[in-house]
Amino acid sequence: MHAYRTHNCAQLSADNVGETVRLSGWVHRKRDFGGVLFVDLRDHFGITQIVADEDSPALEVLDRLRAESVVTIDGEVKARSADTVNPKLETGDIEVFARAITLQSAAEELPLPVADELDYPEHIRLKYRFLDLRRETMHRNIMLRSQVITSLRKRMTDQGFTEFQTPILTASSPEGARDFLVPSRMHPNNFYALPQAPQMFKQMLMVSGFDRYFQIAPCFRDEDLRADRSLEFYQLDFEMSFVTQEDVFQALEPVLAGTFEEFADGKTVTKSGEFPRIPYAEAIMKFGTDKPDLRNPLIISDVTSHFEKSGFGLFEKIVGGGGVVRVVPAPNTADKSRKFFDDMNNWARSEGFAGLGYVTRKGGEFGGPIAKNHGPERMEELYNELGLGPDDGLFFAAGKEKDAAKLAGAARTQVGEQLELIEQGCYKFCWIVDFPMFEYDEEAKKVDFSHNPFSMPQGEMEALETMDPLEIKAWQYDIVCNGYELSSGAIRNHRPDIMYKAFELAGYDNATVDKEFGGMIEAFKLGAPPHGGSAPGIDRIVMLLAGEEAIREVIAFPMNQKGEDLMMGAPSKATLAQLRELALRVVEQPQKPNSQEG
RNA sequence: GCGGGUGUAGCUCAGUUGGUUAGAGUAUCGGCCUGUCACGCCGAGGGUCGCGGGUUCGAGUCCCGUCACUCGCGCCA
Repeated sequence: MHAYRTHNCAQLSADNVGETVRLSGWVHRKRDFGGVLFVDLRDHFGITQIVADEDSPALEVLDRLRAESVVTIDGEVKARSADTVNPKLETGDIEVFARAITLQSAAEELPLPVADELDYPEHIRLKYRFLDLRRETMHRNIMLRSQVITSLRKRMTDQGFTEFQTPILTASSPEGARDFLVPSRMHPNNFYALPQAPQMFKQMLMVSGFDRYFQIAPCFRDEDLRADRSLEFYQLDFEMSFVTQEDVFQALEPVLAGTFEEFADGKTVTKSGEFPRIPYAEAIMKFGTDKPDLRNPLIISDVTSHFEKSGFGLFEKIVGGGGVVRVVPAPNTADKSRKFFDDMNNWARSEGFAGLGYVTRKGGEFGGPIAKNHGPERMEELYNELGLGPDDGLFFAAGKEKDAAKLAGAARTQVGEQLELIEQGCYKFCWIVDFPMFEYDEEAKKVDFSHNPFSMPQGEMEALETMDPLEIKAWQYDIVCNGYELSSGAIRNHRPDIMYKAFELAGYDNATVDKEFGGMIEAFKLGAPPHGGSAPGIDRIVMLLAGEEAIREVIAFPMNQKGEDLMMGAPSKATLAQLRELALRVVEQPQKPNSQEG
């Protein structure tokens, strides 16, 4: 007999009745009746009920064991009587009568209960992550992650992509985020950077002629964390040669749609080949963001022209000053109290906006200060143009175009949530396309790249030479699902002449470009295929599929919001010897006053 | 760097207009119980109410500061 088990804890059924078996696992729960004791024995696979009574020497041992102790049970499989069958348990038709027990590991009192699914504070969960991971939901999430990655990998391979590994210790790549630096012992005063993405390497693999690359790639960015953002994360990084933007879309859509369908658990998924393509400008206009949640049916409209002349002085003034007025409909809100509308305004203020105006409408009757001053006839006209009904309210976001769009976008989400308009049970994908190549940097008072300088401008050299830079679009695209940006991607600029020209428009001379990006330019001068790709975030994909709202819930050992690993105690101080070897000296930060644990 | 939320027993939480010795569930420890599956019943221990200061006859409660956790903004293409 195997030292630890003949079966796992999800395996035994009525077919095994009468067999002598050996099971190992954790004491999930105990139910002690004095003369008889039940133990739910749990392992990775499931739970099996163990029984011991006064005839069994195991009784006394089990009696004094705390939850989460690890034991090996020898016993025999018994059928449960009809009235004691547990239909909630996979193994609920049987139980194992314990004849002998081996204690493998006794557990002390737990800082975090395993046998329930309550919410516990983040720092407790992270400090005792190994306990947290034993819990059902977390265990399932991490398993899902593995299965999703396996599925993605297979789908990519099936499409002719080849998996590569690229360096972790590398030089800074041309991304916008702060790098993590790693000091070099052999080259004092020099540093490696951890990759923000394997951007340069995957492009070089295309220049090397490998045609289709992918990698489940770890990426590192030293920026502040969010619920959907960590210092380190994984991307399904891929790149393709001799492709147009459309080819990239057609390669990725079946991978994403297929993977989501496989794990959607009944939810509907946008069909491959049917992902809407929304130009960036249109997304900002209609959704107020470049990562729209298409489950929200509300659409923002521009009503600026209605307020060029208006009794509502504030908007007239904003429009006169070059601002815009955007509106978010609030359908069927005739029965909503004034509080509902005021709360929305308060919410907008709490988010740091100036305020959110509104018009109410009940049975065709307009209400609220904007409607009163603007006049019912003009409101009627506006409503007719927007196709709104007699019981629809309207929220107003006015100001400079960028600010108004942002407020309208936030309001669209808030109204959609408040009115419970967000469609549940679906994953809605879209591509955001036609990102602007350049934007005007208000601070620096100059034109600069708006996103990635290495994307190919639409219209290529001719566009750069003839168009207003701010009008030029890039072959650059994001893929968005339910309001989460899953990835950015682009058709890359593989032409040195176009690259120099693009940098020139952003105010960089050739010498600077050669100095900063000489390696890439050099490679492109020696025969580079047109190429492009993208890199959907694995953590966010799994988060969506697990129905979670933070990527920490789908990462086995995540950091807290301060970038600390509470289990391992990272980051931590280096020893003097380590520093000396690296030719480093630490500048002590001023001490904060002594703080107490919360 | 900034704004919001939270902080009371190991853990999850309640705690009224400021008023006696700060409670419950769970966990722990002890006792009882032979059919439970979130077992049940009886009992016990467990608290610097995050920390510091202030107002007050009196502060878990009000005020100021501070720390921790978290969500967001900035940042991150």
